[in-house]
Amino acid sequence: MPKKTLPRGGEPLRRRRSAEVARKEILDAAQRRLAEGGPDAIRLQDIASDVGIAHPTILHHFGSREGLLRALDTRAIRALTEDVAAMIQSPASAQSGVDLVERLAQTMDQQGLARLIAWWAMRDGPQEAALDLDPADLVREVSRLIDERLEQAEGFAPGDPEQISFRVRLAVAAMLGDALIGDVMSPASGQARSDEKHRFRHWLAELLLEDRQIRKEAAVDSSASNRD
Amino acid sequence: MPKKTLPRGGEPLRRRRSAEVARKEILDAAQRRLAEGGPDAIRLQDIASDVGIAHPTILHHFGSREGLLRALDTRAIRALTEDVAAMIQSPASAQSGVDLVERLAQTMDQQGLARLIAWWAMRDGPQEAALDLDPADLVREVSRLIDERLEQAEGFAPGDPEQISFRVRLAVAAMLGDALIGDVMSPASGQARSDEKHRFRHWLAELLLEDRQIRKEAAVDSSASNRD
DNA sequence: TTCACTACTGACAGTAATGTCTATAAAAGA
DNA sequence: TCTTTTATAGACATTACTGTCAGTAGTGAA
Repeated sequence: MPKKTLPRGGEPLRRRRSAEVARKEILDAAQRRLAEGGPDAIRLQDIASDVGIAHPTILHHFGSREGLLRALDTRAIRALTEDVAAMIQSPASAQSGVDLVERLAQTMDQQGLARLIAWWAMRDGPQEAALDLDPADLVREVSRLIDERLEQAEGFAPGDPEQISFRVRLAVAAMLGDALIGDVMSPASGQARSDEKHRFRHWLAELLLEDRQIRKEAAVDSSASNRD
Repeated sequence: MPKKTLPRGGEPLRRRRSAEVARKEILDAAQRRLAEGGPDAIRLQDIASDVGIAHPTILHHFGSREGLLRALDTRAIRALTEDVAAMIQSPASAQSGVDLVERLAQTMDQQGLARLIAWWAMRDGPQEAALDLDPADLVREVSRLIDERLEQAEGFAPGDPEQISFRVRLAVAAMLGDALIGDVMSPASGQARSDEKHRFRHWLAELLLEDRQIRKEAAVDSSASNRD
């Protein structure tokens, strides 16, 4: 009974992924667990069984449970930042405003990002560097995008950067909060609740474009919106 | 050496609280732990040592760790609902609008309510009845307050309840989200960050009052605001 | 004073999760 | 084909937390 015989006709005894694929599958499973079952559901053994591996394999790829969580948080913050960048860069027309709030909202609650980010924020207090990147770098990048945007659209007064950054901050905070407790706050249920959710997002998008400053910019932008 | 002799001159060997006081002290300590150290910091032994008791005492009062968390969540939801009720009932003047957003914001991040509510929302998925009260009851109550409010202020069209409920929903979601990640999103630091935070809240309060409907109501209300 | 009640405690049991160690098997390169 | 590399797994060690139990000590009532 030779040990090293390859299993000729059958499947291989183990599926061997590339490190990159393995990491992604593990992160996806962990995020799914978090979204569906809450923080206590992130257990190495459960995640491992979801992926179809043994739990030491997770430790092999991420070093420790903490390492897995760091990677998870990092990915989430990156995804959120991409949405924010898109919000800032897109033309401020009514249609795109609605689309962007919708995009942000769907990122938040479809992929379970809201729970992940909330969880990260909760655990951030004690451990300073709970992330594989420096959030300050991302914030700086976003600020740069805002400045860039302001240079394109003329007619802004010196205090105006906050006109944009506050809108971004509100959109992100509101969609994060709404993804967490919006369903509970809604008196409706079932399909009516879903409809109300979308009306709420639509209403918010319009509210964010309602101010004079941005309207002025929108006019400028629509006349020169052949970029991106 | 008689066992049952009272310790004449010294302090009693144990401090004995009423059940009510004991529960409150335990809940306070647990909430502090959650606010400062994140979810993993809610351990019976740690909380017990904060209060100055042994951990089985917590189990005596709350039955189980789950019971403690339920009580914690229940108290948080109640506090939040009180703020919301105040928002709806107060006159919609510019000043009170700012005050109310501030109140909501401070409830959220001073007492660590934001983290508590976020944590509750995360764990709510799996266990249906994770609370000692039915959130739907509170939502109904809030809806009733909104209707009451609308009857007082004339000039609303049929679709207008959402004019108020969306504002409430936005204020709550935004202050929850901002309490969680506002600091991270701010490019400033130190005192400048704190200033920006307050400007943001002020800006939001004004935005919430900017629409015509509410302005109209505010006029009605300011002429008859001798109640409450 | 005596009694009943119950808030409270120390010691222990049981459980479960992370992390370690050693070995194996699937690729890739020589 | 042989070698190297590393993704993977089984078994085990360790640790730590919740929950139980039997008994102790304050407190108010009889």
